Amino acid sequence: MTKFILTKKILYWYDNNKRSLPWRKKLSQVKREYYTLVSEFMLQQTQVATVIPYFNNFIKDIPDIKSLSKIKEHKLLKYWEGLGYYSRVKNLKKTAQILEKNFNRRLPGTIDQLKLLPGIGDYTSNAIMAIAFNKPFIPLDGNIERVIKRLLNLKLPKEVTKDNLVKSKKILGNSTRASDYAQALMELGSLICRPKNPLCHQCPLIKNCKSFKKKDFEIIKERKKKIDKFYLLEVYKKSNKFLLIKNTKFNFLKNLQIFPMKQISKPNNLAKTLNFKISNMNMNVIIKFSKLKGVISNSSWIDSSKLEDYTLPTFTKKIFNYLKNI
DNA sequence: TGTCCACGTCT
DNA sequence: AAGACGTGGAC
Repeated sequence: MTKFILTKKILYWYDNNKRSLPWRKKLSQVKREYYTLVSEFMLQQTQVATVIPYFNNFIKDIPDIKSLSKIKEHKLLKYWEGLGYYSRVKNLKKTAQILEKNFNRRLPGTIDQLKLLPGIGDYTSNAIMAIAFNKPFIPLDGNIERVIKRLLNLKLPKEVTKDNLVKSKKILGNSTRASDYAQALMELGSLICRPKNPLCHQCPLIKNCKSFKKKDFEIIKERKKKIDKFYLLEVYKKSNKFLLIKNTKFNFLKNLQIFPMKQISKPNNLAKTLNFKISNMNMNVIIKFSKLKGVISNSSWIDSSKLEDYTLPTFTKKIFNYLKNI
């Protein structure tokens, strides 16, 4: 059987090549569920190398669902500082509170129940079923999608859907080692079947790969349009303290500390702008030093020599860094 | 130095 | 259901 052979090849490759990751340690079932939950939330839209130190730090101080469900929001945010997509951590806590209250501090064991939890969508629910519960599910993340596309020489952005993932499963097969198998497929996509310069000569599926046969590894991506926006950012300084406000105005970096700013139209002069990226937005920021008159609501003075004491998004830290160097 | 790419969920 | 949401790394 073809599927048996592919599955076997993939697992054999994984057994000999898998990375040692903190959430892949041998654990009790309770811890396995918790580690899977936290790591999968962190891994949403975020690469493994970035997640590792955050995961270790998080688990060290917040070791279980109970402590996560109880931790104060501002304290929790500190463990996410710099990871981005901050709504993830808010959803993670909400989920922990639901698990604490209604599920006896365990993860529910069905896809449908998992998907009802905040922050758990199609990918994460399937990942949890496979990784935490060893059930024969295959999460469709960017890595696995790419492996399937290359294997079948598909190109179009949405050519691998949930429906034909079922067909792909006939090709990929499955395993009683469902947890290892899901991770093996992702690992293969990440380490070997890379977006650029895939390492085909090291790939266990080289003889089964239609893309390799055709020498054609192209995958057509959806283009996200880039948006250019301009902002006037005001710096208020009092000795070594700077005024920041809680951001309730803009949709990005919601409720986090930013310098006061407003959106402006594209300046027609050649004002010096700094460039930042938030999501698919290209932010052009003009810095203006201002004198404070009156009161600015939701503001606080931040000591620039004690930035570690605050939870600040990378955008704000980059502004501080810029100010330090002028 | 700027541009592109990687990476899921929610509304 | 198209667009919003962050950051880091490669070139």
